[in-house]
Amino acid sequence: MMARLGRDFFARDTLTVARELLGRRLVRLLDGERLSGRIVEVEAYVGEEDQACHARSGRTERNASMYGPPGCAYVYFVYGMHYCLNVVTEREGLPAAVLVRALEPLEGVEAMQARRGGRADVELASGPARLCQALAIDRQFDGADLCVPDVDLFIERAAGVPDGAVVAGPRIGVRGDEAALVAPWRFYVRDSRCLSR
DNA sequence: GGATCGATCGGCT
DNA sequence: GCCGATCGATCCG
Repeated sequence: MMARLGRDFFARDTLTVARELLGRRLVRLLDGERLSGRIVEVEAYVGEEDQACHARSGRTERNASMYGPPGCAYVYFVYGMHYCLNVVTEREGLPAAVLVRALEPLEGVEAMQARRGGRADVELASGPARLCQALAIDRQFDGADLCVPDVDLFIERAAGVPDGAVVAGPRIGVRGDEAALVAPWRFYVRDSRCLSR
């Protein structure tokens, strides 16, 4: 069986973790079945100085998980209907995380389709809220530790993506100051069919 | 206590 | 391309 990524992987510089998460496999155990996908798009959010980061106004109940230990999930609710999944990075006390924005479905495609209104596989997880719907990720996972064996959500070691296939660009849908708007902190796999937007 | 708006999505023009 | 859905967190008074 493949190895669940450990805390050491996440306890590093957020941009490094974001870049290296490309190609890894996000796995959700649901009703005895594996639902999984290859991570093809992510974004980094780093610290209270990052005006696009949810921690820009300091610690609140909503964003508390971002201040927690690396390797834990930060799941938030937006637009009154959607959930998005982040993985916390760096050291405890520093609010930073990587938003998982898109997956290429690998296992449990039928189960994902059932949760996504029967859509084609390219539309199952090609967006941060879509992948949460496909993998049944909601606030129950906010603060969950993805590095311990009994949690039904984790990231597995898998082949990485060569530098030549990685594109970096500005983050999607963010507001904030000029620095936040232009920071090339979105990373995605060039030519993937499952990117967001 | 009330107003505003969001790290989105899907349907419609 | 644009707009409505839908609600909780945050901010202002």
